[in-house]
This record gives sequence, C-alpha cells and structure tokens, in this order.
Amino acid sequence: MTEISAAPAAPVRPLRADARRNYDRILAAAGAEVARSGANASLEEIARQAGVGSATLHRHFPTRQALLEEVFHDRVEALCAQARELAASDDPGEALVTWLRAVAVYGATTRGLAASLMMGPPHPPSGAGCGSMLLDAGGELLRRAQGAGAVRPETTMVDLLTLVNAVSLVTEGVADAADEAVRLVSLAIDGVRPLPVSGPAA
Amino acid sequence: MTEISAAPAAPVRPLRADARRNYDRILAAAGAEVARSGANASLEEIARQAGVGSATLHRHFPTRQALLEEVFHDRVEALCAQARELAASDDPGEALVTWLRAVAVYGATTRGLAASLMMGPPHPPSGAGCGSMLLDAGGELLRRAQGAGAVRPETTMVDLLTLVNAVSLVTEGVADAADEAVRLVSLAIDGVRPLPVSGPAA
DNA sequence: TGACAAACGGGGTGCCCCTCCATATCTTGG
DNA sequence: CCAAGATATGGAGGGGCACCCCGTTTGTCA
Repeated sequence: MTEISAAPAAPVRPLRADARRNYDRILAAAGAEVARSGANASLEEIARQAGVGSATLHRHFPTRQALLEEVFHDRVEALCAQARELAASDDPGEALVTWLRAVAVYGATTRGLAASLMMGPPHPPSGAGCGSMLLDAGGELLRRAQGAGAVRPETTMVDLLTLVNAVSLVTEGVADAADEAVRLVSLAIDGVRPLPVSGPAA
Repeated sequence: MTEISAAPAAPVRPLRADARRNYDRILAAAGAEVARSGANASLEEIARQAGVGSATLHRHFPTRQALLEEVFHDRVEALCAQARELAASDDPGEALVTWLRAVAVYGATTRGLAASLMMGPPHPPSGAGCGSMLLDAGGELLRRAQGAGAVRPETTMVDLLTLVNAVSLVTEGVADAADEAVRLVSLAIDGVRPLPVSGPAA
C-alpha cells in the first residue's frame, strides 16, 4: 500500500532503468505534495522534490490529470476492493450505503482525490481511469441493492458517485472533513423528508 | 438587475468620481470574463478589458473573493427575493424544495457562482457575504417547512446549501447543467430508498 | 484657482506551466 | 568488453499570472 508498485501494466517497451526510477520518485513526491497542497500542487515543486527536471515530469505525465490518476490509483483500487467485499453482504442496501460513506470519507480526507475524479471527461468517465474503476465496482453494489428493493430502480451509479464526489470536494480541507462528509452523504441518501412512522430500514 | 448598482452600502467617504467609474467598469468586465472562464478568470485580463491597470483592480478588490462577491451580489439578491416570495406559499415543504432547485440551477448555470460561495470562511459563512444572505433567506423557508412537518427537524440550512452548492460546483460547465443539477438535487432531497406505498408528497 | 488628498498604472518580483534541444546515460549486438 | 544508437535528461527560455511599489495624474473643495 505504501509501496509504489510499478509503471502501468503493459508499457509496450519496458522503461529504461533510470527512467523508471525517476517515474517512481516523481510519483512519491507527488503523493506527498498533493497531500500537502491539494490537487493544484505545483508541478515544479514536485519535480524539485523528486530531484528531477520539470521536463522529465512532463514527459512521464503529460497532464496533471495523468499524474493524479496514477497517484491515487492504489487508493482507488482499495476502495474497489472494499466494494467487492461488501458485494457479498447479505444486506445489499446497507452495503451500498456503507460503501458510499466510505468513498465520501476517503475523498474528503485525501486531498486532491475528489478534484482529480472530477477532472476527466465531464461526468460519465470513460476510459480505464479512477472514475471508471469506482463506477464499475459500485455498479455491482447498486445492482444488488436495487435487486433487493432497497434502492429506487431509476438511480444510477453515475449520479450517486457524482453526488458523493461533490460532497468530498466541498468538505475537503475542512477541519472535521470525515464527519462532515458522512453527515452530508447520509442526508442525501435518506432525503430531507421525515421518515414515515417506521422507515424501510429502521 | 442588469444595471450595476453602486459601491457597497456605506463607504464612510464617498468614492471619488473617477474611482467609482473604474469600480463599475471593473465589475462589468469581471462579470463578462467570469461568465466566460469561471471563477478562476485572469484578474489581469479583467483589468485589461476594463481599461484599468491591475493595481487599480487590486485596490478596489483586495481579493478574488471580494470581487466575485460583488459580481454575484445582484444575482444572489434575486435568489433571496425568490425565497421571500416562496415563504408565503401555503405548501412550505414544496416551497423549500422549489427554492433549493432554483439555487442549484442558478449555481450550475452561472459560472463561478458556486465556487465563489465556497471560497469564504470554511462552511458556515459568517459576515454579510453572499453565503450569509442565502443562509438567512433560506433559513426562513426551512423553518416553515419544518414547522409543517415536511422536513426532518435536525436538518440545517447550512447542510442543505452546502449540498446544493456542491452539486452546482460539480455540474457547472456541463452541457445540460441545469437538468443535471435539478436531477441530483432531487435525488438528494428524496433520498435513494424507494418510497413507501404512497410517498409523503406524491 | 491652487493645493492637497485620492486615485492611477507602468513596471518589477516571484512563481508557474510547458517546450526545445544539446548533453548524458543506458542497452545491446558483436 | 566496447561502441553505436536508442532513450532519457534537465537547464534555459517563452509566455502568463498575481500582487505590490511608488512616481505621476486627477478630482475636489476651500
């Protein structure tokens, strides 16, 4: 988890040894710097801390988004793993809600993550980026929850994640970000109207 | 509404004529530029388009936030007016929801507004800024809705506006921003769980 | 109308993103 | 083991932006 694993899956040609070393250094520096300053951290500062020239950084990561994507890859993967675990739960409705809260907390406490997820193609993230990973992992949870009748059928994972991400984005950097995020997500999940005499999942 | 009205309420000394002219020009240019490029519009470009030096802009508006606050003042005031009208509705629950949707649409379609509202002091905006204005105006609606039993009593206006703002922020700039915003806000208001046989407001 | 407060804006500083290209470093076939 | 060629590097430079200093101009009012 703390180990930076390696370059992307199948680079047609393996990177030269020194190139790969720099790649990893940049990623490590970026992780630290983004944690400190958020998604707009200075790329030059990252290069400086990694001990490489700024050109090297730009060669490895053509866009800021590409860098962030890689920085957060492991953390997003962890969230996906959690989704897969929760998919085995015998209360699919609660499983989905639990996961959404977890995503919100992660996003609210991990500086830059939410912003990074919003950077890609407008909203339905397309490729194999972090957005799509979450979308896929969560999709399964949503399907099950809907199957169990715990969630309205017209709900989509895109909407849910957009909402959760919006909350993360807005609570990021606040003192008690995690609490705030959980509270807002819970509000959105439960709605603002009073529960009928006995709620569906009370 | 389209007229830029004047300098803030009570500047202890009235501005000199040329100063006031520049103030208004800057505000107009800022409105245009922010509409084009969002809350991060270049301040130098704004000064350029207003035909003033950048120092003049900084003298009138010490921070970006101060400028945005003034740019959006009228539009926020309009939303507050709408809130006051809606406060007379005989269905306080629906009135609140209607207003929240309106705020979301406004925020999603007015580039920079949502970002500007999030810039101030973390979340419970304090002073007499746009955030507080909305908070006050909406507070009345919320109180009535809660009085009518249409909204859970522990809900706060700060949370509601934060949520709505988050949605605006995230949908800003998307093609069908208004639709998207309304859909997400509605989702958050209604919650994700299926309605019981007959919903409270069906 | 003249003197003084008020306002102005050019230009400087420091930071940032991104690219070019002369140089240095790895890798591999002989 | 070594050279030739492919790869990778990073300093320097172009273009922008935010913000401030301070000599100059412009209203204002007695």
